[in-house]
Amino acid sequence: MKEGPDIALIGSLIGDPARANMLTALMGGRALTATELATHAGITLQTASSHLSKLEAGGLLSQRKQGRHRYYQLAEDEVGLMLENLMGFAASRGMNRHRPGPKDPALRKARVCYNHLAGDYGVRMYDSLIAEKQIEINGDDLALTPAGQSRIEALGIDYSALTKSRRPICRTCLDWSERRSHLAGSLGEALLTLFIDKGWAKREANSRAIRFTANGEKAFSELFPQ
Amino acid sequence: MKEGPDIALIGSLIGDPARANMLTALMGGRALTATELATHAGITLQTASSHLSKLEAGGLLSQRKQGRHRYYQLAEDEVGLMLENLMGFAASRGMNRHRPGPKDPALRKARVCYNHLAGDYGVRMYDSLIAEKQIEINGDDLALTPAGQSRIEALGIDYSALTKSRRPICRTCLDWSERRSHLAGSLGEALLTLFIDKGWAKREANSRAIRFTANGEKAFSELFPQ
DNA sequence: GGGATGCTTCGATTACCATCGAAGTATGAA
DNA sequence: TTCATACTTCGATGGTAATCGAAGCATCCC
Repeated sequence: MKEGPDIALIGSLIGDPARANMLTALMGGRALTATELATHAGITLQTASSHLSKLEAGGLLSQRKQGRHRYYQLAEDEVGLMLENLMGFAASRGMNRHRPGPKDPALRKARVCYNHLAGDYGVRMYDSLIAEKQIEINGDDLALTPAGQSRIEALGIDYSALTKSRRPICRTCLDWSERRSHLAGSLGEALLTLFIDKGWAKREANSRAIRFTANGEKAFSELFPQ
Repeated sequence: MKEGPDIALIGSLIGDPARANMLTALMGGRALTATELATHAGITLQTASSHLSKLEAGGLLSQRKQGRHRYYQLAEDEVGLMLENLMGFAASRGMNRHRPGPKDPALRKARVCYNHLAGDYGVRMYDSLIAEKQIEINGDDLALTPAGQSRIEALGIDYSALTKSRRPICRTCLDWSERRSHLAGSLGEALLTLFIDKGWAKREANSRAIRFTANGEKAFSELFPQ
């Protein structure tokens, strides 16, 4: 009768539209204040505060106090992966909140998935890394090959810093628009940071969308050939 | 602000305890009648009926009329995968509805995941199939190798019947207790059916648990060596 | 046909929870 | 200290949805 883990609890946390909007906003990867999240959800600050403490109690969000602000973010990588997964399922059922709008193609092309690159570009990068044997699949785990390691170090990513964290370096995440895997984990995060630092890509203001510059497009295609 | 698919809708569907109990019960793989599902959820038939039509409208369940009974089951493999995934997330957050009971070890050892084998045995089978190169990973897809094909035909599984369906033959599913992949898809289903038809394993009455016989244990170890 | 079983629909009730106004706490600035 | 900003807590309200009794269909059996 009552077997296994309690999916009703998470379900009810995500099931409220205001909370779902907040979580979606946080999938953009930026830590947001309570007030910002309230506007995203279209509710007052009091209501938002109540929702946020529920999400935090449920382990979906974590909080960081900074002066008189409280910055909220997804508690862990797993939360982002789970949400992207749910979005994929929802999309496959045609559960869309709007008819595909002008922003939609941009999202499908490239977007932030919590802290790494997703969309067409995310999948292309993943496929290219696999094809060039810079990452490889061992059962459930994804690992950086020696070739891949020297490659990312050449790009200026500090490999030893990645190994210090307890988080997995490589990890797959199921892309909701492409229905295929892309790269998550600390390397996925480092690569997106790199693109932005180099000025190849920019995050859009209130959106998950990522816009590549002309230079960025070129560099990306060279780095990750089809 | 309102980007991407509507996760709140699925969330709210799963978020009700009665509905979550029904879905969990249907993860046992058997099609159940409305009355049976009502008892599983601990509610009256009227209430259950209302929940069931919501779940059906949401695309999570499908219905089959047989005489005066209505048999409900998960609409598609994807629904089962999504639920198992959510359970994994819930379990990792310690969201359990009960302190680990006597049934719990049995579930972790071997259980039905909608229509295929899960738990320790499910993962062992998957690992063995990979290690012996009978299935292989190509990017996101799992494929049966020629060796694997003749192997399952030797076991008495009708390979051509598997290819006729539009469903993928091989597919990975994330195991909530082991936190690793096991085999889903039409082959996963066929293998579990085979175990039961041969009398190697039995489904328990009102549970997802699967009990292997002494013969079954032996046959399983020989077929899928560590 | 008559009766029983399985399920749905209707209607009324209840309980929960999202919502917001108002007041309270904390941090920062002046 | 005083004022402003950011947020939480309290309390009251309202709306939604879960719940169940009763009645209505549908199917099967005799």
